[in-house]
Amino acid sequence: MHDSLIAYIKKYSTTPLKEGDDELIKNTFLAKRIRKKQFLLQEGEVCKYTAFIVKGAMRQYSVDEKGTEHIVRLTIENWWAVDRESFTMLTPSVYNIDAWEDTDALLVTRADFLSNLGGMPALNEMTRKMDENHASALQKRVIASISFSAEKRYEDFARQYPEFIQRFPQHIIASYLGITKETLSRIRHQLVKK
Amino acid sequence: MHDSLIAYIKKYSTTPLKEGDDELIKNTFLAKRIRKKQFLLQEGEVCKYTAFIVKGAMRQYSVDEKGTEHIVRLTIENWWAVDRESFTMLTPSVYNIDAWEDTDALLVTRADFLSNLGGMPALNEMTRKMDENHASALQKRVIASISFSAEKRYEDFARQYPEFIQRFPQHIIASYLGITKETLSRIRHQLVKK
DNA sequence: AAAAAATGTTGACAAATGTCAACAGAACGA
DNA sequence: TCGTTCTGTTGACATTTGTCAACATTTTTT
Repeated sequence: MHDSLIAYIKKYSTTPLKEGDDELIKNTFLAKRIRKKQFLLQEGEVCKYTAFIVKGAMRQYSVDEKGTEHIVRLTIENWWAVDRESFTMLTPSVYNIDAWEDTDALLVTRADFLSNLGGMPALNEMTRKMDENHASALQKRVIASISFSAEKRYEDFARQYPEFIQRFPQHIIASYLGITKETLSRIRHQLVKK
Repeated sequence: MHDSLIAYIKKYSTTPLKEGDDELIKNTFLAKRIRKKQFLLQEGEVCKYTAFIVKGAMRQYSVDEKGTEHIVRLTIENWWAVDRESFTMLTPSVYNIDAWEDTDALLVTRADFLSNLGGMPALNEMTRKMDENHASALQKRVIASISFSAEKRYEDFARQYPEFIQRFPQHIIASYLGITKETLSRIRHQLVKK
């Protein structure tokens, strides 16, 4: 269960893990099964956990005053589910995170992370890299949303994250891209013809 | 010249500066005057400096294949101008940063920052907070761009950053919001009538 | 197995936004 | 000061995207 997390950490840090670090990580991240439609985080709460996804798929989204969901982030195996702002600043979140598929996750609280893993260079390095990558990805998404047409945004998305196209239905992808499901359906129709 | 930076650091960190830290900061951040239209960073280069803006205004933008500029970020006094990804990872940037007004800035290279200030807790804390705030702001901008109409995006922007409306012309604001200058002009016309 | 919910497509039409061109006043540079 | 560039507005029209409704299929739940 924890093997994929250990592998992930090794992949994203240059510092090697020390003797006993493996055990500490395994004891600090708690395995939890989150069934489809169950919430990891609900709007208004403080984001208590950072979740590493071992198997399954989750989504993070906000809900507007009309009740429409806007997908902020999609997460599958070997990615993290968390509202980083709420988790680190302990502020109430404006987002929801729920399981789209039955999901096996490894959870850690901020307190446990700091007390048990805060002194582990490999983990701090990995966390910093995750944050940097996340910021870069957000920056690119901003650029895409102000620069490109819906069609180009979908093409880019499908090229960069082919997995996601398989795992999530079109209306979820459409929401992520900021378009309606009808528009996405028509864009796909266009692209097939080409 | 460096006073506003020192004040800024104190404001954004809980750790106090130690005796001599002021001097070290002043010697590490080099004052530079950047005249209007001069570049701090050009596409394809590695972002060599992080710039704290003491006075003036800068913009960060990408240019698409049609030659259209897309504004990523606007910066005035007491904000930072930098492509964080390029600066920290030493990768070539896809962005340009230039001065919109004659600007007084304080520059620091990554090497100087790490060697002179890397061990200063207050500065590390501030840097981390800046990165967190930046990520949160990007997240909100993504949500806005996929959720809201151009009119609402402009209203929110004008409410949150009234300074920017004064300092930058409409076509720059329009580009930041991902709309054309004509559409922005019409939106403003609408809002006046209300 | 039956009913309900989720998914995806399509048509008709509406609304939002973009494109192109013309114009006017302000600001700037030679 | 003269000419040029920058800025902002407006009209006419085109394109993109959204809205609503109907429908067929598939999947899930009871």
